[in-house]
Amino acid sequence: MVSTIIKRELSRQLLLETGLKLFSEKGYEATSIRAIAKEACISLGLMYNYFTSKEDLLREIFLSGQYDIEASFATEQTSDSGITGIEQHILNTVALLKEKREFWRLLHSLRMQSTIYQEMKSPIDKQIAYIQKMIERNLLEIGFKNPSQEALLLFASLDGIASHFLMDKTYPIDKMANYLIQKYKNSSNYE
Amino acid sequence: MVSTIIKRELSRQLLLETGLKLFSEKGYEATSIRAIAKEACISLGLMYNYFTSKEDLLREIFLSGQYDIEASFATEQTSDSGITGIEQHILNTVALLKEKREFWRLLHSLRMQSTIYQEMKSPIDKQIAYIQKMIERNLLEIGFKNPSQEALLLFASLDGIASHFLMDKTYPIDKMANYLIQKYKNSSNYE
DNA sequence: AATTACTGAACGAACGTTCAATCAAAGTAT
DNA sequence: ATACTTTGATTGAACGTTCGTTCAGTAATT
Repeated sequence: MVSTIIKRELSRQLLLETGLKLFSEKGYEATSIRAIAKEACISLGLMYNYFTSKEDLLREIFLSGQYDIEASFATEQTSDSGITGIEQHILNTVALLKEKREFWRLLHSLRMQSTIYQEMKSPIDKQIAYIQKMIERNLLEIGFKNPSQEALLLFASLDGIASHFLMDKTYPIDKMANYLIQKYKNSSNYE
Repeated sequence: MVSTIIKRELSRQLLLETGLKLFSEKGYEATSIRAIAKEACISLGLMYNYFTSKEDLLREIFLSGQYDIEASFATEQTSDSGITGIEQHILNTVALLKEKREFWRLLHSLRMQSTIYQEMKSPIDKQIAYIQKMIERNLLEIGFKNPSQEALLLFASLDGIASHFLMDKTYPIDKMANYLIQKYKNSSNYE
């Protein structure tokens, strides 16, 4: 009985991973249940034992990905080594982008279209607002005169860098991160 | 005979506009030919007199949009008023985003997914590389030490700002543009 | 023996696409 | 001007395919 529960969870995880992989590659609409079943080496109907529909699978993939990211951002401020909060945030963002590449690709490809994404939008928006506030606090700490405007800019810059990295694996994301960090180290003197 | 040609071109334009509208709203895959025909108040089959397939319609929409944008960026350097090339570029980008919002939404929603977009990618990449070079030249002019790296950052920042504006009409894009411009005016002294 | 995991044929709906038929407009002959 | 002809624009029923989803049946596990 116990191993059944474990096995069930394993099958569920396999479907979540395979779904994420194909959704992020080809897009949600262009990926069929048949393609997911084939990729995961299971039968066509099995998905419906774990998820009520294709949309439900997407929802659960989102939920699972969000949980990981939330956890990562939550522990961000704990580390109090010599580096600033901004530096920590930038490095953390880059690490997350690399680690959860498929999830971010899915997010970036879905967020522009209204119908499917709109119902999953609200928790993500909350998370974004939270990150925004965190950046603002960190910018205020290093003496920025206009932290809310600068936070908006930094957020957009990081988002743009993320987009380019998600579209092109060879994008020099580490160089960009270091360049950004350097900028904020230098600018802390005169802003 | 002449009016027939004009009529044909008008019908074609109507389909291009309606297709762009729906593709940018709901996404390419999620938009059916039937939906386009209904929105344009024409019959189901008429699209196939002007375009060979749904994909061909998308291709032509892209081509048409690209042409407009190319034209706008090409005339960018001509204006030699008191403002710098960077300022001109930022203002021009914002103006284009507002004017061709639907096209940019379509581009941003398609560029992450491989299959459909990949064949239209090459001309767009060329255009991006050209803009990148232009930014670099402008950055060099105002005395940046590392123009190619800075151009990569400015490009990402503008792309991020664009994404946020495309997702949210109330995004303060003008404020962001002015803030960016101010940054580059001030930083020209010590970079 | 009982419970759960899994299969894949089958279903209705929706899709992109085709095409014979209809309509509107322009050209030509009377 | 009027009638006939020709041409191209437009229609929507119909076709084959694929989609998401269901479910009776089979295999595996307890």
